[in-house]
Amino acid sequence: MATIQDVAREAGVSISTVSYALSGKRSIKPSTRDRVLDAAQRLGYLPHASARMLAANRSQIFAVTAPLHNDTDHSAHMVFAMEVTKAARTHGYDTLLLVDDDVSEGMRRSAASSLADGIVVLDVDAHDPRADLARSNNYPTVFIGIPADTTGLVCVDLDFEAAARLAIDTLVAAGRTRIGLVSHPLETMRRESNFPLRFRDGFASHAATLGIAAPIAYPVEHRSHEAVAQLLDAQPDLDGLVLNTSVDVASSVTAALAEHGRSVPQDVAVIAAGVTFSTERFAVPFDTIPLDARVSCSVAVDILARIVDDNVAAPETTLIPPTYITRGSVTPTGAAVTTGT
Amino acid sequence: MATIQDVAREAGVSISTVSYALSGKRSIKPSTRDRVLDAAQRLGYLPHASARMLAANRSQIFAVTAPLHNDTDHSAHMVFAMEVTKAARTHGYDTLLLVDDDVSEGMRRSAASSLADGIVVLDVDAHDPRADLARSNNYPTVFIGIPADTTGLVCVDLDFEAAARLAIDTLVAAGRTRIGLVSHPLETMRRESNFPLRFRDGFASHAATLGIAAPIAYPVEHRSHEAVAQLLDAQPDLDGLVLNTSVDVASSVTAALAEHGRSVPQDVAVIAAGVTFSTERFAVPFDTIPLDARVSCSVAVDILARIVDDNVAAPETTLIPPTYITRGSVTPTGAAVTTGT
DNA sequence: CGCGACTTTCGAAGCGCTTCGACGATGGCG
DNA sequence: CGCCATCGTCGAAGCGCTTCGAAAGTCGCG
Repeated sequence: MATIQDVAREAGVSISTVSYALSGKRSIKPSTRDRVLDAAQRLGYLPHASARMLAANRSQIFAVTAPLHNDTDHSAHMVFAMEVTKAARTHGYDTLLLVDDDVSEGMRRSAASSLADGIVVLDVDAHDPRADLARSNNYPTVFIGIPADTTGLVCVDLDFEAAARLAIDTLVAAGRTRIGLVSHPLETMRRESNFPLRFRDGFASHAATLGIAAPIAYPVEHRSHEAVAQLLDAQPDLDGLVLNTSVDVASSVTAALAEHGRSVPQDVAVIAAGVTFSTERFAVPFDTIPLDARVSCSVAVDILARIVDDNVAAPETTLIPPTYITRGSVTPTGAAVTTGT
Repeated sequence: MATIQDVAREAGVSISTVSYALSGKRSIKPSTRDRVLDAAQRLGYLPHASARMLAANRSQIFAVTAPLHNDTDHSAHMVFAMEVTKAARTHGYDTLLLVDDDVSEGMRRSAASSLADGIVVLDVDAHDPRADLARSNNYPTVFIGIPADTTGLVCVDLDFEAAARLAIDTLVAAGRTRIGLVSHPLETMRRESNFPLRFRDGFASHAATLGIAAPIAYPVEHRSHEAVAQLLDAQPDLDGLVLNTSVDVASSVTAALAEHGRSVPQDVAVIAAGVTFSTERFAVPFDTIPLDARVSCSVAVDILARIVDDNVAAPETTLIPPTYITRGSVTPTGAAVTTGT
């Protein structure tokens, strides 16, 4: 590989001139600069990454940490990792994937060895050890997800409470007031994985505010059957259903409702909210309030890049307002069936 | 952050002694070594990554490159990226994610700047530009997937031809000889994404060898309905079905068959082969010949680590023999139904 | 008692780059 | 015509580490 030395020789200048010509940090006579650029081009020169890192004290690398719980869907997290990576590239950063079993280990390692200039934290628990770590080591860190105590942290996430409210309000506006929620497995809730809790609590409190009884079911082993039965038990005339759950559960909800003689959307209007998957390919696609990985990740990375590049203090918590995608699974009560079969 | 200087001072030795004590590349008197280790521990010393990289000419980083086609399932690839990352850690490597739109760009960049010591190539097309790149730059590279021309390349993958044969043989052994294949969308096949082709060709040729007529269907927009209808059209007394397709298609196959009055496994035995997803949560789980990301990735990373660490020449192509998981979707023809409902 | 062989540690060079201070050349102005 | 500011370039220091060669110390054996 060509070094800056080679370029300097080829262009007949000193290495500092090459450096400045390429970085633009000092003005270089245009004719000289062109000669340098030419030489670099000819030699296929690219600065040696480690040398540049060492001298500039910058790696141009962001790390991404994602723990590997057994009850979570890795592929969903990996989509976030990918979106972080894409966003990072637009800022000139590469992305290092940390998937250690011990969540904090990789974070500590990457910070202590200056491997990465900053870190994006995925799949945040309410009491995530990485929150304390971030507070104690003042290493540029952005959380995608919101731990219980956010003091001193920079967090980004969909506004799940608002999403829950939006789901309820939309159903209510369609005349659907007997609403149920299919949430996540209790196993997940118990780990206090943060957003299922926030969504559920937002759901419960908004329903309470509106004076609506709103039962909540926690599916077991990603099956919707019992969860739906449970909700119908609590609310026999259920006419609205909110899904903040896994793709396996959501994809089988229509069938589960059918077993009880209810159709979507005629009998029960359905909204999937705060979910990463698409319902487009479901037999009956659902209206969706998406948890859009691209949006969350690009906001998070923008913030991280600003912290690292511009050394600015960051906003504490950024909540991303929910958006609503209509797919026809919510119709006014008693509306005529317009969708052909 | 503590530097090697600090550790040297703290332990009362020179920095070279610290370096050797930590790396073990020269013998150090045990008492001295302990003092050094102690000091390092106390100071929470971790070598500065870039400095180590520069001096050792090794980054201890592997890159992973995955292109982003629109018709492929990102989350499936990301699982591979994750498995590569986990495997890499066991060899002391971290993993850099390259997801550039221009597939070759990241590869070129990471090679030219010595960012990574080697690279794992995912989602390989038959005529992948990265194959030529790898041939031309002799940068340690391992492909997970098999391009058309493998000369000079190191490739690892499931033996899809063998998987296809195993699927057919298993069905035949169960007395199922009127077999169909649901493959991938034509869009994918046209891009010559390599394994769908290899599976299909292995399927077709083995069926021909056995003298079995074996229709093949290519689903459109990830729906199984038409594909199943097509197969039943070509083979009205279909009694065996092989699925080498997407999760969306596979998960709706049972329903599609039911529409035609066929039940699984009584009327039609089903095997999912060469797939990354699990059918465990399907209404009727399918026997599976898995494409196990963990296996492929750990084999690939082992090879890459040996190339980089031990500087050994690598085997050209490693085909991983298929394994078979029984889930009850294949029963002998006319067998009594034993599975309770 | 002296010499060679080994053990243990140290000093210094150098990896390829960035960046600071400085130096010569150029030009405007009094 | 001479002085100072400005432009363009260069040399050298240094980032934190690895690694080579060699120095100092230790031991055994003739």
